[in-house]
Amino acid sequence: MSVQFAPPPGRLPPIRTALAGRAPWVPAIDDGTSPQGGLRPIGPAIRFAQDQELYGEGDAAETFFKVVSGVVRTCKFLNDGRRQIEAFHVAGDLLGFEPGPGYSLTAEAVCECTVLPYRRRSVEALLMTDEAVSRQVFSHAMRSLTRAQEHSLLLGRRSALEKVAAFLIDWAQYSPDGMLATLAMTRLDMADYLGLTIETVSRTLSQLERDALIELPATRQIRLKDLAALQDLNS
Amino acid sequence: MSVQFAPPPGRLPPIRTALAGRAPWVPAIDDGTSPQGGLRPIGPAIRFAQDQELYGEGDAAETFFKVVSGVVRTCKFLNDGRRQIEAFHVAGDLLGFEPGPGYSLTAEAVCECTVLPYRRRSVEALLMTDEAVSRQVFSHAMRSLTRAQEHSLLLGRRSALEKVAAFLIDWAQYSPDGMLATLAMTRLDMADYLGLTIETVSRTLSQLERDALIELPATRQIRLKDLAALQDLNS
DNA sequence: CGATTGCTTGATACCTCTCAACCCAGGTGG
DNA sequence: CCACCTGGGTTGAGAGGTATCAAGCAATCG
Repeated sequence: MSVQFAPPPGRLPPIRTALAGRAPWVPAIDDGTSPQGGLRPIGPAIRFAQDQELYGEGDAAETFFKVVSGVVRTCKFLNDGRRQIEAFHVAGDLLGFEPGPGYSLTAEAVCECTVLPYRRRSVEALLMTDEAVSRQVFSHAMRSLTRAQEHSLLLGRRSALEKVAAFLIDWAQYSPDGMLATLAMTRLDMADYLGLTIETVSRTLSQLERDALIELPATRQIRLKDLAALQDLNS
Repeated sequence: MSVQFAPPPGRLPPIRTALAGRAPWVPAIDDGTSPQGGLRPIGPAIRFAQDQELYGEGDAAETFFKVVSGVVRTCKFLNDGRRQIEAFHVAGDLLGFEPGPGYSLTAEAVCECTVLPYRRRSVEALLMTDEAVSRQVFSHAMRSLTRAQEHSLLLGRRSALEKVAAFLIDWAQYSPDGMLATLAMTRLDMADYLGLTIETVSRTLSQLERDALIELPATRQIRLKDLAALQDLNS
């Protein structure tokens, strides 16, 4: 099992063995309407504790995963420890499917989560024979690409205010009314996803609250009071 | 032919009808070792003038392209005209293959260039039957994704100096000795790719020249004098 | 030639980062 | 029970990097 590879190059606190009962994130519904076709997991669901590593950049990419519950982040590091989170993955998302022999990203559990493991080679065999598998994996890759491009626009051309607003709208989508963002991640995760620092994220949230665009009933619960104004910030 | 859709939302100068003889970019060799399998272009190569649009974001994505010569940029725009270039495409690259019904990016010619058009629907049919096509298209998608993730790291976590250094190293790869970056694009294109302004790009290049890391024999020709130092900037 | 385009450089403003202090909640142990 | 510690978050002061605004230069084009 690809747990406990090389430790991440700094920044992250040591993995807690006694896991604090953090607000478990209520995941998107994995409706099961798009099963893996002829593809079967190679084992039962694996549980990861908060901040535990699923795999590290450069490790042999023989396994990929489907998130069952919780949230997983995929990220890259620079030598000096700077981190860029590429994406957060929720229930139903695939991660770890790679073009080359090694993982191009590191994957870590944002909160306690469970994932199903798949063997990459069996997929590659099925790609040509099983239409359902082919379609799903391909569509996954294309949607990841589209999301990555949106993310580049955000990172390269949006201000801190716009970045945070976009982030909140994204996560509020998972709530019934689309107006409550329930966050599984810390401010540091938010910052490293948005290309900011935690202080700027915190200040920006405070400013949005002062301007009555949002409410902060709890640090991980953010209510969108003025969705229109927030959307305006998204151009 | 999908030329002359909606004009880009500002920023770009009007398309020149009488094309100035700009330094044509010497493309990567399209070695032909990975032909399109059973896939055939739907027509002869199409020529685009500098700054001409191949397709616009949102247009029906019925055609995709393979670059034969020249350089194409794919980019996204915000309402106010801010632009983020997602990628530059050189000979051999595919672009315009999309997961949804519409293009998610705008594509424009960086310099005079030629591309081969393919019909998307015929690929989708071949995806399940033709292994060569399937492999190539899928590999294209995965490599695009990997590149987009590298780009996110650059946009989110690198300084202007690091961004420019990375850019120069990238483009110098196409020269015989990997030490001469011959650019097909303007400083504005560089800036919009790197998430900077033209002034910052220009100042950064000047600084690199002052520090003797590069030489600027011409504005579009940049010689890397100290590759090691430049690579150090890439973490 | 004058006009335009692409590029460079300077002065200044401003946004975000850095460094620091502080708060709060939760857990731990005396 | 309370003191203490830790981790996550907020806020402030100041610095710094990049953007903005403006001027000027060189090459090209009409």
